[in-house]
Order: sequence, then structure tokens, then C-alpha cells
Amino acid sequence: MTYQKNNIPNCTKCGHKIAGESLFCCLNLDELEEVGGNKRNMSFKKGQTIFNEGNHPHGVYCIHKGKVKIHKLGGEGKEQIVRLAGDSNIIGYRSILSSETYMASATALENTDVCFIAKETITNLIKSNSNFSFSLLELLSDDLKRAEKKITNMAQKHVRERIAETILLLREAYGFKADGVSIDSNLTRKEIANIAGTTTETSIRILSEFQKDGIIELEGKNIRISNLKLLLKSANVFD
Amino acid sequence: MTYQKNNIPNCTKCGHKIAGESLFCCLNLDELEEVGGNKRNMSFKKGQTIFNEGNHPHGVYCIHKGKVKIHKLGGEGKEQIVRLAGDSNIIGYRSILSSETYMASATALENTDVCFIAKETITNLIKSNSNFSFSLLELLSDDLKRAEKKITNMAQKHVRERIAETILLLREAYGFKADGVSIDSNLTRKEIANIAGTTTETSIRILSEFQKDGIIELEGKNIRISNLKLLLKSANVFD
DNA sequence: ATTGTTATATGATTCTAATCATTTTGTAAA
DNA sequence: TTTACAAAATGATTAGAATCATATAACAAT
Repeated sequence: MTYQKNNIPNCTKCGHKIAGESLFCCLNLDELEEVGGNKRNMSFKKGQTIFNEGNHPHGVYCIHKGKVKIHKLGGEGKEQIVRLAGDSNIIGYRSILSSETYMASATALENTDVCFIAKETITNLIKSNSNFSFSLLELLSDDLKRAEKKITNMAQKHVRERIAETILLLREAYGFKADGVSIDSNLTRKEIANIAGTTTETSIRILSEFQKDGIIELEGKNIRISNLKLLLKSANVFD
Repeated sequence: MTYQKNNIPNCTKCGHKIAGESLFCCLNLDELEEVGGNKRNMSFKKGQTIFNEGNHPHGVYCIHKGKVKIHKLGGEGKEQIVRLAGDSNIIGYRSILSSETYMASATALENTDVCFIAKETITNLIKSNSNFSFSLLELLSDDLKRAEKKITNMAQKHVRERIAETILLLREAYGFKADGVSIDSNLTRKEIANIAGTTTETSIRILSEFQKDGIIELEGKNIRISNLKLLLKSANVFD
């Protein structure tokens, strides 16, 4: 049994349309009821930790509204941001699939509302609904593809190219603000560096360079793309 | 229904004990029969391509005996090795789960025997056996964990540490030869560089350094670990 | 408003690793 | 065995980015 696009059932507890989110789009009404009845609403203020590297996972988090960074600690205690998540993304699923502690932390980049869905609910869905399994497999597959692409970039590209790619990643993950050109994120230069794999100073310098070159415009944490073609060229991406 | 450890059924077509391989360990006899009946044996000589980045996938490959590198092309045409696979590993599953072309190529590092299992067989198993889905999810999850760890290392570690890590990776992936200290792989210095994300010259130099420092012994492509403790220290790994 | 703290900016210097150049060794083919 | 080609080794030079050092701006807390 399925549902009409214009009649997506609301979650019984909070009213968020979880069915609209990619991972849950294949559930039938009973299953939606089950998920909806068991989820828990949570809110995190900017800077708060949603889950922590090394801790034991008890479920997944669906981001209803907000922005989250997934980050790991490197050898010298330096942060590496490995993924960015936003509205309707699901985080924390990797760790519940292998029976391990979180391999990364999740921190809210702005005030963020999430729904917590217990591990058992997810494993029950995998057992009962193979379409759900397919969705999860696709999600992981896509993450892995991106990760292996990033490994290649980290290994072969210069910092300038990686910073350009980071701007493109931000655009892809969070899109634009109302003006249609400002990227809808407010990361610090340090966080941009921690995505691109460089130092804060270098990220500051290269962002200024991009501004001088007419590629972007900076205003505090706001980044406007003024010449996408040049930005793509700077990132050295063709695909 | 399950089977006894000492009575793993052989594949009907080739006699390889596919049931002994992690991914297929949860299948019942009927399913094993189904998989066994539909798989195809293939052999690849050293240097031959098993599948190619950009091509359409039609199934997965189980490595019965041999060694395979999974590699991507970077911007300037430079190879980046993203994974290593050996006996009883399965390759090519990522691309059939998202409906995409291969994002990497697979090349035999030595003469390699594989079983090809068609996409339909895999998707049928996902549909019918949730334990199989769990196995696949675990596999992907583990790959993703490693990939994100590698991103962090590429971003934060020096080449010397990355080369040390590469030696440890080879040990993990392929183990030791009969002598118990020589790593059972015969990668070129260039391939080692393409795993570690550096140039051939640098990988040569650093391997020599390690030898001078009494960490490893080199003899052609053979690498013996003479001081594991120092090697671990050079890699700067604690976990 | 004042203070403390974090983020941004920029210059100077150092260092790691890439690049370039050449030689030697090893290996496969004729 | 000779020839050819790829792999390994090593030195010299350059370039990219990290590190170190301050200065200023933005922001939060009291």
C-alpha cells in the first residue's frame, strides 16, 4: 500500500512529514504510524552536540529543520569535517548498521530540530520492508561514493582547488539564501578550512584571493558566488 | 535453516565455498543453490581490468583467489587507489546499489579468480533475506568508516605517516607471506604512492628512510616489517 | 561601556614535498 | 644476448602551504 503525493500522512507525534523524506518515502501507512509513534522530538541550539565520536548509538536523527556538521578528530586533536547535513537529511545511521560506536561527532551549525528514531525501529524496518533496505543501501552507497571522491581530491588537488570545491559543496548541501546568490550557510573560515583540509590562515587567504579575482564576494560569513563559471574552473571539476 | 560450520555447501557450479564468505554466510541452502547456480567463473591475469570507471555494472565479483586494486582517476589523470581487495572479498557492489556507473576501476594485482554474480541475484537476495541486507549494510558501513578515516588522514597527516599507514593497510588487507614478516603483496613504489597520496619519488625515499631507521626491510617489491612498534609510531595511530 | 574572547586579516619565515633531472637496476621481449 | 622499457634510486631545485607572529575587527558577557 502506498499514499498519494498530496496526502502524505503527518507524523502522529509531531506533524513533521517524515514520509516526504527520502529514506521513509517507501513506507506504508502502518509503518509510518509505527515510526511516527516511536520517534522523539529534540532541539539543539547552535554549537550543541547531537552525538559524540566514541559514544554508543541508540538510533538515528532526522533533521527536520537546521544544519549539522559531521566531524572527526584527527591525530593532533584537529577537527576534520567529513559531511554536512541539512533539512530532511538523516544522520547517525552509519554507526547503528555496524555495531560500533560513532566514528564521528555531529554538531548543530544553527538551531536545529530533529526527530530521534530508535535503533529498533530502523532494524525492524530493514527486516520487514526491503524497499527501506534499498533506500538505506542507496544512501550509504552515495556517501561512500562522495567519500572516495574526496579522498582522491585530498590526495591530488591543491588547496585553492579544494577551497573552491568546498564552496560548491556548501552550495549543494545548503543552497542559496533568498537573494539567490548568497550561500545559505554561516561557517567560520576555520570550519571551511576543516572541510577543505587546510589551515585557517590559508582558507582566509584563498577566500580573499577568490574575492580579488571576482569569483566570490565576502561579507562576514556570507559568501556570494559572483562568477560560478570561474569558481568551477578554480575547483577543476568537469563532472 | 542454517548449516554446520564444518559442512559448508560448495557452490554447485565451481566448488568455491561461497558460504564461507562474509556476505553470503547468512543464506539458507535454497538461496545458496540459487546463487551458486547463477554465478559465473572468471579469471583475470595480473594487470587486467575487472571493471572500468564509467561503465555500467551488471553484477558483483567475489574474489575467490587473488588481489585487486580499486582505483579512481584524478583530475590530471593520476591514479588514486581507494581500496584493496583480496581472497573472499566482494567488489563492485557499491555501484549496483545506487543505479549508477562504476565510480572506480578494478584491476588485478596478480592472477585472480573471481565469481561473477548477476545484479538480479543480489537484488533478489535483498528482497527475500533481510539478514543479507544487514550484511551488505555492514559492508558498506565499514567501507564508509574507513573512507572517512582516510579523508581525515589525508587532510592532517604528513606523507611519512601516510606511507607508514599504507604499509599497515597492506598488512591488514593481505597479511603475511609464509615467513610471517613479509607482507603478502607486490605493489610497485608508484602504487604505494597512489594509495598514500604522494609521488613515486617521495614514496621511494620514505620507504628507504624506514629501512635506514630499522622499521622495515626492502628487497625488491618485498617489504618485511622488522619493527612493528616503530612502524605504528611512525603512522601515528593509537586506535 | 568595558572587558575578554574568538574570528578575521596579513606579513614574514620555515619546511615539507613536488618537480625536474639523471643514473642504475631490473625485467620482458625480440 | 641484445635491446627496450619500466621501476627504483638519488640529487638539486622550486613551489606550495604550514607555521609563527601580530594586528584589527566582531561579538558576547559582565
